[in-house]
Amino acid sequence: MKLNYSIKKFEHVIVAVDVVIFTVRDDSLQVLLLELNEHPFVGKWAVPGGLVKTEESLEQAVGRHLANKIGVSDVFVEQLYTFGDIGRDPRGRVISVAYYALVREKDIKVTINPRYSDIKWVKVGKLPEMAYDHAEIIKTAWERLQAKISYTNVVYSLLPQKFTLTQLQRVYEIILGKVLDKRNFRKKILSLGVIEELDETTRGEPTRPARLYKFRSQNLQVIEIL
Amino acid sequence: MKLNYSIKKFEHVIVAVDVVIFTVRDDSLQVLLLELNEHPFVGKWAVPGGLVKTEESLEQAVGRHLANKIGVSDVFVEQLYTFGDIGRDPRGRVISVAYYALVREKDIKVTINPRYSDIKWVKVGKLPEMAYDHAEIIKTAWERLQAKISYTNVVYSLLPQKFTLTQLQRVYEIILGKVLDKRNFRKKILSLGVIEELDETTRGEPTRPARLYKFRSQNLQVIEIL
DNA sequence: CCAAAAGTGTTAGGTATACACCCATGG
DNA sequence: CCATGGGTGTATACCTAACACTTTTGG
Repeated sequence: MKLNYSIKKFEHVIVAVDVVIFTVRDDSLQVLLLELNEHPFVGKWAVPGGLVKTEESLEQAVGRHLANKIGVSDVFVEQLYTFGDIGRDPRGRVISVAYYALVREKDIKVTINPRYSDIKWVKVGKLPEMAYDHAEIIKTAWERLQAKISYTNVVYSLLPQKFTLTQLQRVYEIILGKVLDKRNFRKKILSLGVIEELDETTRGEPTRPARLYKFRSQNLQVIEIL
Repeated sequence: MKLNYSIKKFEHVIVAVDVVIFTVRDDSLQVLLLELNEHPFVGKWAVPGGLVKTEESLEQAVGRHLANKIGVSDVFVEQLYTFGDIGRDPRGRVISVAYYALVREKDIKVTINPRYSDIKWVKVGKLPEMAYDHAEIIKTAWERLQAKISYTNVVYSLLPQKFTLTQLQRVYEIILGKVLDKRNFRKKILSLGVIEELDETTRGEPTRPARLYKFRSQNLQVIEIL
C-alpha cells in the first residue's frame, strides 16, 4: 500500500544520527525534544538528529547536530545502538545510529530552528507522542544510563564542578527511580575514591552548611558503584 | 593524497554489517576469518560481512551473510557497535554495524566462496594481519562477550544441549582467560538455577562418569553469574 | 526556638574466597 | 592397579542492608 505524501523517497540506504540529550532538571530526568512540522509527523516529537555527511565521522555528525540545537559540543556523548528496521522512517530507508548525551542544563543554550515548531525539555517518564521509533530509542538510552551510573562515574557530567553528597545522591535517585539509604550511599561513594572532599561548604541556606565535593576525574572511569 | 587503486569509489555513505563469529574449539576461543584477494587488502583477513540492501533489516542482512558463509542462521546474534570512521574503508565511506554471533562448531558448515582465498577458524589471541578496522571490531566483541557471560546465560549457545559441569566451567575459563575454582564455580552456577541436572551421565570415558546438565532456557536471560 | 537538611556507626545476614582429599571408571 | 577427571564442605573475610538520632544554620 502506498501513501501519497508529497515527500521524496530515498532510493538508497541513508545514515542518520539521533541524540538523546539528558539532563537533570526540576528534580527529574528530562530529555530535549523537537516538535516536527513536516508530513507525516506534524505535531509529533523527536530527539535531535540528522543525516551523516560523507566527509564527517559519526561523532562529528553528532557534534554538529548538538551544536545546532544546544550550542555546545563538549559534553559526555556515547553511542547507544543502531536502529535499522525497514519501516522506521516512512520517507525511505534510514538507518539511525543513536547516541545519548549528558548535559548540565545551565551549560547549554537551547536554540530554536525554523525547521521545527518547538523545542523543550520533557520528563522521560511523560513523553508526548513520538515520531519514528524515538520512544524506543529514549527507552533504550534511559536503560543504558541506569546501568551505566551503577558501574562508572558518568554522573560527573550531570553535576556542577562542586556539589554536596545530597545533590549527588539525588541524581542517582532520580535516574534510578528509587530512594537510597543516605548512610550507605555515603559510605559507598566515599570508599570508591572517585570524589574528593573540598575545603568548602555551602553558605546562606537556612540549614546546616554542607561539605562540597568534586570528582577526581572528569573522564569516564569504570568502577563498581551501586 | 590520492591512491591509484583500480576500484570504484562510492559517492554516498554506504552501510554494511560485519559479524564476529565466535566458537569454542580445540580448548580455545576462535573466530571465523576470511582471507581477502582484492585490492587493497590482498592477503589480509576480515570477518564475514557485506552491504545492507534497501529492502532488508540489519538483522536480515546479518542472517543472509551468516547463511552464506556458515550455512546456518539460527544462532545467538547480538548487535555490538557501529564503526563509522572516515578512513576505515579505502574504497569509500562505509559505515559498518558490527554484530557478534556465538555458534557450536559442529552445528555449522563452513562454505568457501570464490570471492575469498581462504576461510578458517583462528584463535582470538593470535589474529593474522587484519583488513579494515576488523582487529578493533574483534577486540570489542571479545570484551563484550567476556562481560556478557558474567551476567547472562549466553554460554548456552556455545555448548551442546547436554554437558558436564567441567565442560561448562571450561568454557567460562576459556572466554575469561583465567582459571576458576571448581567447587566455588559449581556452588555458584547451581545456586542460580539456570541449569538443570539430568538423569544421565557420560559413558565410555576412562574416568569416572560425569553427571550431565542442560540449560533451563535457550534464550538470553540476565542474571548475576560470576 | 523552629524548620530543614547535614552528618554520623553498628549489627546481622549473605556472599565470595581459599583450600585438599576421596571416588569411579577404562585400560 | 594406575591414570584421569568427577565430585564434595568448611571457615574466614568481606560486602550489603537495615536502621535513628544529634548537629548546624537562617529566619
